[in-house]
Amino acid sequence: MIDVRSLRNSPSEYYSSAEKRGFGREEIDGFFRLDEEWRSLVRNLNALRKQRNDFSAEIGKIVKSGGDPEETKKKVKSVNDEISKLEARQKEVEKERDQFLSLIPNILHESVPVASGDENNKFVRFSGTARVFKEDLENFRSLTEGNGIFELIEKRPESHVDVIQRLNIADLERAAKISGARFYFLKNRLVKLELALINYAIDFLSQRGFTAVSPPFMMKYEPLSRTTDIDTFREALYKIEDDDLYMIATSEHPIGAMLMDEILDPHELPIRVAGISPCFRREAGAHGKDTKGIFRVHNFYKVEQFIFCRPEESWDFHEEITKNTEDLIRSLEIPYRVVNVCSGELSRLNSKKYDIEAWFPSQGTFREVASSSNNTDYQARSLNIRYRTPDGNRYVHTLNNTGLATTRMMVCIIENFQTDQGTIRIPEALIPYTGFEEIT
RNA sequence: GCGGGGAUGGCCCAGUGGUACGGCGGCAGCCUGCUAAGCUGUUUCUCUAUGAGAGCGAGGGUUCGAAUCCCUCUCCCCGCGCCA
Repeated sequence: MIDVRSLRNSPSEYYSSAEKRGFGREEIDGFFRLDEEWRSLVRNLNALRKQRNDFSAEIGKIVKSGGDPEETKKKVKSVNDEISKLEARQKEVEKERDQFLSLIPNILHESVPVASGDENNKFVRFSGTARVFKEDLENFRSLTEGNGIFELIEKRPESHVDVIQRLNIADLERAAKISGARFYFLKNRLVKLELALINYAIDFLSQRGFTAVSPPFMMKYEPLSRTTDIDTFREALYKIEDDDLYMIATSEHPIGAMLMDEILDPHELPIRVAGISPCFRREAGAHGKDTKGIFRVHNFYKVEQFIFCRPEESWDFHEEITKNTEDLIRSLEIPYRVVNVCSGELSRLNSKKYDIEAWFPSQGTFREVASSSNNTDYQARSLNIRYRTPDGNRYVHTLNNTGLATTRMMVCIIENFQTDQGTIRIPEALIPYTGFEEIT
């Protein structure tokens, strides 16, 4: 949620931010239309309530001195009738106004490229050595703006869909039989690889000052709606039928909401949390995309970075959490690029977002494996998470970035580390966690 | 699931129908060489605001007037039941 006062003081800043994202003017226009009426209702109500309070006090005195308060009571009654009418109207107007308010997006950071469509995300940097099939070279060069380091390969690596079947490390058909598309049974060494990745990522982030937290896997509507936006509800979330509960789509949500309505001691900040949880996603907006394999699935595990910090530090922390994931991916020997996501592809919450995209040699392209967002005070305001300062309580800034999402990283490993024998090599850093060096 | 107890400002706590007491902490000021102590004020949200209003877990109700009485709900604690 944005700051109402700031919106009233400088509407043009918000109009401009919305426009760059491809939003219309209707949310902000709607807000102002209703806010004006709301403020006028508040003024009138306050005056009427004062009348009632004064009359009531008078009645108290009359009763004490043994007089007859009936006349004054009648006056209060008529004031009260007026008050309830205005109150009903105020409630209505306020609800409608706040609906508009909740749709107004965060202010963009100045460095966000103004465009729409993922193809217009701005290339930031590349790291690693990509194995590139010759037919993909042109695409690779263009996606890395000539900065990509690569090794040409003669044949396109096998897709992970084929590999998992050949090596008998996942069963998608039977998962489809019992749960539908985009579900999977993992088997044998792929199960251990998943656990190894989780443990590796937790250790990696713990060493960088993050506290590991395993949150509830379901959340109530109210805290969840204060953590994310309506689009996420529509597209990502599973609802539990008989309870007011939603399956979490990411531990960002319970971790963020964990501190809602709290006032933090400034000495506690920054708070770095590594959330570890399964993530449940409907993938409602993804029909037809990545329909095979385990690249895009309805549940997976994710180790997530989340930071609560002082506002003046958040842009530094945004770079820090981005670097953390880059270092982690690099330690797994995976080539990747970082892009600055353009204005039209950001969520309402994001002031700025980097995507980290790994190279998938069989697909011949980069695909998103992590998403690093600075939500500034937008999320903290609706969650009401503040910290004490000498000048009063201020909202913290919140940031989040994927540390590691298991299914995507497994696909990444399967597609990047195929050997000539058709086995999968385990990256060096992971071997202490898997206990084996390849999947055969 | 059943029974009992509870939720009051940043924190602690008083308050059985008359408009929220007090303490701690924070901040500002005063004061005595310094410090400590002490004294005074302040402390949440809303309203174009020298003034007002709201706010006692949430939402309803009774009343001229509700932290206080009634109803529904949420969460916490204790006991019982059930349970991996």
